Parts: sequence; C-alpha cells; structure tokens
Amino acid sequence: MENNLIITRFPPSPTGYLHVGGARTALFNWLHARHMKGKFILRIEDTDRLRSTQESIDAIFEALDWLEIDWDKGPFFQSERFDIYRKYVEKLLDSGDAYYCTCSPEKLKKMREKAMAAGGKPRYDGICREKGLGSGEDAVVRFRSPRTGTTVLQDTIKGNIVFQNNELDDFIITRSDGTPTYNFVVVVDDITMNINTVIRGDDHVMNTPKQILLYRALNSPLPAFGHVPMVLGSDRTRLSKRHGAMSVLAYREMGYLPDAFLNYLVRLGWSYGDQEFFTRDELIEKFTLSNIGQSPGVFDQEKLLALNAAHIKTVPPNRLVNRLSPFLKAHGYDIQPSPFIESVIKTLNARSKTLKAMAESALFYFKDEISYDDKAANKFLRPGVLPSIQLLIQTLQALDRFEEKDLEGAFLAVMEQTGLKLGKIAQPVRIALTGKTASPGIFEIIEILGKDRVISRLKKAVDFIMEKSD
RNA sequence: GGUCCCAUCGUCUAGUGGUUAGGACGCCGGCCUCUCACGCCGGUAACGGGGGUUCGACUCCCCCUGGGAUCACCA
Repeated sequence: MENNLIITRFPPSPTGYLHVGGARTALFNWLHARHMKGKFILRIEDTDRLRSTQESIDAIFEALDWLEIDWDKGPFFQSERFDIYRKYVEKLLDSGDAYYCTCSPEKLKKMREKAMAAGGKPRYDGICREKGLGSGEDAVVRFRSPRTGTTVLQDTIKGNIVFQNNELDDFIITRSDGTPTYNFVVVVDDITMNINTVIRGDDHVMNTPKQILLYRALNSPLPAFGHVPMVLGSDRTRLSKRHGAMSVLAYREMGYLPDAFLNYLVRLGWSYGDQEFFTRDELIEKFTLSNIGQSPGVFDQEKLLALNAAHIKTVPPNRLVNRLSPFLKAHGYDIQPSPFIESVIKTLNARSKTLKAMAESALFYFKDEISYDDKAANKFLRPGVLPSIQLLIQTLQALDRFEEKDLEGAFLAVMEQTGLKLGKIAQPVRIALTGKTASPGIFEIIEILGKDRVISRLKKAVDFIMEKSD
C-alpha cells in the first residue's frame, strides 16, 4: 500500500549543537523525501543518558528551524522507547541470535591489548558464545555474528561493498545496565518506523554490515543505504572545531541566509551539471541521490560567502527585512517592515556578503549623528570644498521634490556653477552623509535620507570644516 | 596495524573511450563608474605515478602512492 512512499530520517544524538556535517545529512534526507514526495522523520538518539542534554536538543531544534528543515513525524526520543528495544532483544535471545556474556570490561580490555600485541585484531573472542548463560547482574547481551561468509552492502551512492563476516565480532546490543546500544536501536527504530531509505555519513559504512545482520536476524527487509562522502577541513582531515565554525547556528550569527547555507552544503558533494545557484524549491525539484559524488569535499568558507552574497542579491528586499532586523537590533535599532527599510536594503544588497555586514553598512541611514572616518575627513572635508557644499545646500533647499532625477539636476547645476566634476563634489558629500568614503550611490542615499537629514548633515560638515580651519 | 572508501585546476565540481578537458569560488587584468560594490569581458590554473585493455584512454582493469573513515558496555 505504501510501497512507493519514501521514508527517510535524520537521527542526531543530542550531545552537542547541530554541526555542519549533521546539517548536510539532514539536508540530503530532507531533500530526498521532499523530492520523492515522501516522509521525513526526526529521531533523537539519546540512549547515552550521560552525554545527552536538553540544551543540545533545543539547539538542534533551533538549528533545524533556522534552516527551515521540517519533519513529518517525530521527534521521537529513543529514551522513551526502551520497552520496544527490550522486546526485540528478547526475540533475538529466543531465536539464539543473541546471548548473554559476563566478561568484565577489564577482561575485555586486556583481551584487546593482548590481541593487538600479537598483531591480531582487537576483537571479542566469543568466550561466552556457547556458554548458554542466563541474565545476571553484570551480564551484557551480545549479537551472535556469523563467523564465515560475507555480507554485502548495496550502497545507493557507493555501489557494492563486500565485508568478510569474520571481520565482525559479537558486538554488544544491551549493556550491563540494561540499556541498548546504538547499532541495535538504530535497526529497531528504522524497522518499526518503516524507514526505507537511510542516507548518512561515510563514517557509518563500517556499522552497516552489523546492522544488515541485525535486519536479517529480525527478519526484516533492508532499507536502501546511501553513504555520503565526508566534509573535510582545509587540511583535508575530518571537519572539526579547529577548522572554524562548526555549529550551524554560528552561521546564522555571522549573517548567512539559510537558503545560501543549504545551497552551499548541498553543492559540497552533489551537483547538477554546471549549476551553482539554487533556490530551495529548485533544490527540491532537482535533487537526486544519483548525483551525489563519491569523494569527500573540503569546506570552503570563501565559496560559501560568495553564494551568500548571491542569495542576498537575489532575494526580494521585502523578504530580507526580517532577516536583517536582528543585526540592526544588535546596534540598537529596532526596525519594522516599511518602504523605507526596503529601499535601504535595495541600496545595499549588491554590496553585502552577509546580513551582518549589510547592517553595518546601513548604520548611517539610522544614526542621529554621523561621525567621520578620520582619514576620509582629512582628505575630503577641506576648506576648498566649502563653496560647492554651500551651493549644494542652497540648491537642495530650493527643491520641491527629492527624487533621484531632481537630485541629479541639482548636482548638475552645482557642477556648472563651480566647474567641478561630479566626483569632486560627490566625495565630500558622501563623507558628510555617511562618514565614509564608500557607500551606495550618492543620489539614492540622498533620496532615502530625505531633505531634512541631508541638509542638516551637510551643514554639520560645513561647521566641521570651518572649525577645523580656524 | 586490520578492514573499508576515495583520487580532474589551490577549493567545489562537469565529464561516463575520440572534448581546444567545461563551469563556479579565489586570484590577476580590462570595461562600466560619483566612491565602494554589482555587472560585463578576458586571463591564470587540473586529469597523482606505473603497468595493462583498446585503433584510441581523464574515462575500463591491476599495482603503487597519497588522503580519509572505522576498529567501545559513544552515537
């Protein structure tokens, strides 16, 4: 009945924030589900009671929320499913696919060290395998792995991978405190949640044969597995904190657009011909597992930045207002959606690589008092420019309308009367209005600032020059 | 070390036996211009090495090298 319905999942463990790699895994699963019109499930893997925290859970939700990756079912918490796991352990115990083991951790450790010293593999040797032990105080439950033959992983992304069963040992599925372990709960959850497509990082490849064996022992059909290549740092080792920001939310703080971030992440390992820029909808439309590459990729901040700039440029200004406002608020300006803020954004969106930078560039629009950049003032606010500025003040004051066309005319008039080129007049005016040598076009900022503020800022510049030359 | 995976410009990648090996980021020029950007035009730069297979290999096979992953009562 639901045979064709793709069901994917994202199963983070709440032992820290959502990091870049996790976000990419979530994205791939989400995109695949959305593209296939399937379901996407969120599952919190919190069986490690010691390392799991509520803060991490909240941080993961917040990050997914920012990325606008939504789920159809869940979140499920493994910590609430222990009864289910127990039932499945019983099944395995009954069928003889699992057994109790009473070897102590110390003993196991010695066993491994000895094996290593002898040049062998650090594996459990299966002493309790045939002992027929019952549940006891410190007993763990182990899975009885086949000792011969092979297990084949038919990977959607990587192709067939063959594992020798004798490389696998009898791994623990229930700890001595009665809690189940990862490989086991993943399989039970994926079976009971009808997950039929598992997309995850390459680092899980080695777990997969164990899980396949578990599926078989539990008589369940295998999901499609797809292992995506890792994300590496600039030194080509696995991405970690020392490569820079790992937390997804850090990118929000730096002023990235979620769509740009997603666009970058998906292109790191997936491609669609020559296309680099994708909107969210395009991604859903065009994403397929078959276009995921095989090789790991280096996370490149520069390219992410460029993509962010491209998205900022493309998003309609009115949709940027709410994204920008937190960054303005950080400077003390509480803005509301308005035609004014939209025009402000229009002058800045081609000039800003991040929202944070955009907010900083926009500050002059909001300030009551402009403070001049020292070098800029020294160079451009000199006595020589006084006549043209004063003339400009007069001309502007006489203007009824204050639109770009009118302003151009005003400047033209001043140019004619002073014999100066536009650049000679515009630069001092720019400093007077913004305090800096770089800004949006002089006419657009004058129009947006409006007559009163422009005149008063120009007058202030005149005062500044006169004071200085005294 | 065992096992597994990977290998095209500095980086992300397109390429699926015959291409001047394409695009993007970065970098370097130029144009545009009221500054800074944007945009546009141009340039720089790659098939790790060795064997095969083939009329012909970036493409297929093997070996080497290099890189990565994984070997828990973590997930």
